[in-house]
Amino acid sequence: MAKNHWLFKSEPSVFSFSQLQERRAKGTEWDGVRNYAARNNMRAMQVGDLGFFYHSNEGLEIVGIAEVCALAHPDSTTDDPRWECVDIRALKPVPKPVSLDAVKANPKLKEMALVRLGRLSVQPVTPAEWKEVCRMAGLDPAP
DNA sequence: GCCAACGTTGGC
DNA sequence: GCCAACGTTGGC
Repeated sequence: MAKNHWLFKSEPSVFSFSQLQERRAKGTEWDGVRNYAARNNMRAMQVGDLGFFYHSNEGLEIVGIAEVCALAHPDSTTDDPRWECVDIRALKPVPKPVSLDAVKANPKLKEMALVRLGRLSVQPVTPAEWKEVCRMAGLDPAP
């Protein structure tokens, strides 16, 4: 049962939402995260949890919704047992991408990790933030 | 390309 | 266990 919401950040020149969509059937290991806070967030994820997919560096906008399809497991890109990752797959693109500027301009979202903890690559999203960003993205009701 | 923010490392 | 140095991220 999906309970929590998240935000996954990726540079589109490295890995974009369209690439996530292309691999939808297989799912994609969200590997390479080397930050404890981000890892702890992934450990807390459940299969079926949903998250925003945000393009950093270029685009600077939330472009889609992703779904967790495997619980945290060892990161195959390292032998270091500290690092784990989940698998995600694309659920759907959003009708209207939500830019960082739009998030910053919305008083309801001023506490969002995307604004306050700019460098964290895997972030929790509160139910209220989820609902509000979905509304801005043209997804109403929120998935 | 620059720089601020911030997490990590390592000397003590 | 503190803290300075260093590296990385990511917005601009």
